[in-house]
Amino acid sequence: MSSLKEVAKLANVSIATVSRVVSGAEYVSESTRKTVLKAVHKLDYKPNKVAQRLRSKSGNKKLIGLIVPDIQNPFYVDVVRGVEDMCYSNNFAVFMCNFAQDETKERLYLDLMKSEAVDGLILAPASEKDVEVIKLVKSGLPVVCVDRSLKEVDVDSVVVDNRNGAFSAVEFLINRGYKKIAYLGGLPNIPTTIQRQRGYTDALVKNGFKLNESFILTGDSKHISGKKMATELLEMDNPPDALFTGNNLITLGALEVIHNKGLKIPDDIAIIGFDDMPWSISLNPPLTAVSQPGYEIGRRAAAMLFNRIAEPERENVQLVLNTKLVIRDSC
Amino acid sequence: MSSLKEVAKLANVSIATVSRVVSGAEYVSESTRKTVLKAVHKLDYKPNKVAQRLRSKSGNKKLIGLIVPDIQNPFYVDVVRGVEDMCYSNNFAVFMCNFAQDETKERLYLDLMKSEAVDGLILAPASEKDVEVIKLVKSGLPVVCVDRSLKEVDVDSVVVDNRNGAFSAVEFLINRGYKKIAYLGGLPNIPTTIQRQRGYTDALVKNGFKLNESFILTGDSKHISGKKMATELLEMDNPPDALFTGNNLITLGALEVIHNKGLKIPDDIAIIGFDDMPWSISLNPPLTAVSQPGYEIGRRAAAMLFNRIAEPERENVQLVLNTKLVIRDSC
DNA sequence: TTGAAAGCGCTAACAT
DNA sequence: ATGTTAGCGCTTTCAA
Repeated sequence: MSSLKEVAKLANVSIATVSRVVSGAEYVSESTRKTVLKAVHKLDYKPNKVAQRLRSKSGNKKLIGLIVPDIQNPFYVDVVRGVEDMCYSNNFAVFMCNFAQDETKERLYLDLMKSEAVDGLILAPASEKDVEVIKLVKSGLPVVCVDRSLKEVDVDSVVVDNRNGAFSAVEFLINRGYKKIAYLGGLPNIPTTIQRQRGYTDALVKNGFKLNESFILTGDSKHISGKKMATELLEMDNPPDALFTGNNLITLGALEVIHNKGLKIPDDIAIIGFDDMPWSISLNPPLTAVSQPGYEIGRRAAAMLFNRIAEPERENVQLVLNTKLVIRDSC
Repeated sequence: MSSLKEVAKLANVSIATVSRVVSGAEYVSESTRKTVLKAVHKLDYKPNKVAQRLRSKSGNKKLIGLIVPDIQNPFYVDVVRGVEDMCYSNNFAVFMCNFAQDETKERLYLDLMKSEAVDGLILAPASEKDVEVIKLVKSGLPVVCVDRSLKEVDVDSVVVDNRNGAFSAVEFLINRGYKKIAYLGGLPNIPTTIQRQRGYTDALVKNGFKLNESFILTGDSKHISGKKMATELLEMDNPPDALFTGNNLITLGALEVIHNKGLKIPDDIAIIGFDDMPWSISLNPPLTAVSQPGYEIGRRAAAMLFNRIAEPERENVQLVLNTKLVIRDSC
């Protein structure tokens, strides 16, 4: 890789002049501009971003970090795409990491981001009181939380109304006449799991059901744990007649168990999922689901982050988007 | 963020000594080690990777780039996870970008990677004669191609036997008695599309079929294009009785069209897909598919890259993994 | 065993 | 309009 120095030598000017030409700024005579550009072209010169980043103060690096809890979850993929598109059109680069719901990895990537000197960070904290993230926020680094927010500290965030989304799903089940509704939650300590469970119990209580503790399960937000929970539930002496699954991957896991057992949906067992998927209509049967605007969450989060990078002292904002119940044939 | 300088001041030593302690190397007396470590801890010092990267020569940066064609495609997600896991256990960080099958974006990210000074790159070239990638390889940067390889240049690669995978899928269809088999391909200029089409025509020819050009379609490897191609095919006067879909997303798009039209699989129309998915069993009906070892591809590619970084002059290797036909109920 | 100092490639303040 | 130079945070010779 060629450097400023080489270009300068070839063009017979100082490195400062080359820098000026390349950065497009300042007063450079047309003739030197041309000479320099020719040299730039000839050497296929690309500014070394690493050096640029080392030099420039924070806020000018045009690089943000994105820490994703689980890239296998299509919901986060939507978020990622939203962030990416927004960054792309604003000339920001994205340094992305996937911690696969593993807190140790999350910590590692957090450190990495700090030492990569990003301008800001978009992430879904492992828990509401994620110490590391709280430290980061307090340190003054621009941070936007997505999907899950933080307690005890003021921070920008873009989340969804999980409690209401869950509430409407469970109430829908109740209205359809299901009597024994189970909740298959994700990781017990993350806000989304808790809020969705809240929606679940609220709907049940409001409709005069009494809660059955053995119908409330939590796992680890992944496919395999959806399988485990569904198996446990379905093999009870008095099994549920409907499943409310806490996310995408759990839904898919539960579906797999149901199909393997040769059970009929919704006659033998009904199911409604949190998170819609592009192929929900192609599932057997087409899945009724609570749809989250993942792409929009990503776009908004990125916009919010740019905003804070530009204006570090502005008030924090918490954006709550709505979910939508998409009715198909699984309950 | 604290720097070496601050730690040095606090510990009353030179920055060189701190650097030595932190990097774990060299002869440092036990007593100074302790003092320094205390200071490091107190200031929560983390080495600035940007500075490290600027300083250290290539091969020591412990950072690789990963350029993914389409993160919405679950196959690539598997590859990503394989790469990540391998990197994680070898203390490499991954700088990941998704170009969403957009060549302009690909070029941008390629430039970005170059200027980010990564130790090496894992990528799926946009085409077999992707000029930019070829330039990169020739420049000496360690590169491993996944999923698709390069023509006219020697490069490390991990791919799958697309032609045979497609061949066995189509032959399976033929053996089941289907007579009018269509191919719904991805982007026409990428190697996988071409090789899978080759498998398709080979199987047909070998079994005495004559090719029907109007049954061979290509699109852009995405969900929407699967819908478009399926619609076109299904609305013909003399439509196919079986669909061989060129990838994941195309399969899902085709499935959506079939279901929207109220057609029965496999009676009205059969379908077999390239790429299996974790939830294939939960589709309606459970999908018969050609399964690629995505995770393994990722792991192998990362291993291969580390290898080349360590030994830049070793011979190139082309690894071809096998696909597996997973038989379910869609044909 | 430790420190001083050069230099990675760049930007920006200052000088010309 | 252009050049000189300091310095971002680090590693690594060389010297002490």
